[in-house]
Amino acid sequence: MTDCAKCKNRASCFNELSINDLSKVTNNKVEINYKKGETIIKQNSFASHIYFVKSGLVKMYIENKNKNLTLEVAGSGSMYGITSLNYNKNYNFSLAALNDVHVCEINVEVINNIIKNNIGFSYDVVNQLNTTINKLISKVNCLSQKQTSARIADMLIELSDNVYKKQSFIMDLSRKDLAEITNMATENVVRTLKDFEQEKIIKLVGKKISIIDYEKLRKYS
Amino acid sequence: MTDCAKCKNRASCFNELSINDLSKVTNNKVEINYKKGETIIKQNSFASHIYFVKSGLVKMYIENKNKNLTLEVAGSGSMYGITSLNYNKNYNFSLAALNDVHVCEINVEVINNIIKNNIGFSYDVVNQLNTTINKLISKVNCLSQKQTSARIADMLIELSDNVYKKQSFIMDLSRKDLAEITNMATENVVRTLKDFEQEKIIKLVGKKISIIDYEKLRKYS
DNA sequence: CGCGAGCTTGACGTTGTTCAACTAGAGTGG
DNA sequence: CCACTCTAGTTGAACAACGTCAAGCTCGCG
Repeated sequence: MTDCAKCKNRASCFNELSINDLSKVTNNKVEINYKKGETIIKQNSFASHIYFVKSGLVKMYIENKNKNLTLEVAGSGSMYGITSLNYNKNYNFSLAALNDVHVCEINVEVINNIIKNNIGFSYDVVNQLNTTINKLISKVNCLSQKQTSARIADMLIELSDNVYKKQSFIMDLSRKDLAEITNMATENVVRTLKDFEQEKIIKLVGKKISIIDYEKLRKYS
Repeated sequence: MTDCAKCKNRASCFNELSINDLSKVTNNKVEINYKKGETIIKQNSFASHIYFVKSGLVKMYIENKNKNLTLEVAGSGSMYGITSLNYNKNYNFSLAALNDVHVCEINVEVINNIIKNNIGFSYDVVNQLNTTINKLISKVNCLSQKQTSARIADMLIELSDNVYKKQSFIMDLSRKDLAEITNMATENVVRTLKDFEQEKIIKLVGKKISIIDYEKLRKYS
């Protein structure tokens, strides 16, 4: 188990903590490895821990009867569970591993106690929550206002800019995953990607997507 | 101008402030009345103030080329602008008055300073932001997963339970406003409301809506 | 080499938008 | 007090976007 005081890829809020607080965290956490496809947080389960992704890629999604909706795909440094702190006692989303993922799970009461007492930590959390809110606002606007091709374009830009941070990337996501991100039928994801390929905007080779014409993608978006 | 220390309908976070901090707020705020239809916050404008609704009803919405999307309708006690604090320097939404509205506008730097230094205030803000996030998650799920009749049902329940807090209420919202809340064409709002009326779920008399069969509404939702 | 899950393609159906026309009601000026 | 106008609300029909269904394909893996 890593000592939080020495952790190199901890979330920014932990930089605000004293050695004392950090050791409290160290003593109240577990580190767990999840394999691709495994569920990390199950929607509606009791909110007992806060989760920090140390490595790997996760998707945060809402489960519905017919269809899931993916709200976010994120990697190292992302944090989950704070939003369930005082809202109700249960997570209102699920979290799953898209590839092999390493996660720190910290007892919710310990974190709650720190937020209540450490102003630096608390201020950092406010800023993180604000970012989450603003992303959600973009998301709801994107899904409800844009048509399918624009949503695919948005997603490709997001994956390229913020998830894989490369123009060309091998996805850990299936076509169905892409459909759950863009709120489309899987078949239409395929069709739209094909269209983009024919317009020479992207190049598809199996799970690898290369963005060729970034500008055209922005236009669609 | 009201002294914040004596204000009866201030947001909960202000209960955490010292007399000293409260007088700082009092000295850095303005109180403004807006008439029905007036814009309070304009999307993309410089984020210079935090807004507290003391009375009246407001809608928070996103402006798009073709269509606006209303994210929230809220009354007394609601607070806007915190989310723009450190995200970027501009509001990414608009706020407008649905009837006559009384608002406190507090300088953003003053609030930022308080959040940075007052742990009680900061903790309260964290909880408020969590609530906002969870509402947004419901919203995005509702808009993207449910069909029109369910969205109308959801909206009616929301208006009845949380906005007007009555089974029967005279709306300050036009059919177009309802369309922007549910992300529908105005025509379809009219049709769906008519359908509900024929099924004896609601009663319509001009701007007055009465919910007759709450259970059926929940079923649709 | 064969199996199966995920991917792809085309045809078709449904939902909800758009358009155009009409109605009702509120405000205005002669 | 009545025509006039303007806006919000309403209705029906045509249309488009997207989802659904069914079938075939591909590739990795045993």
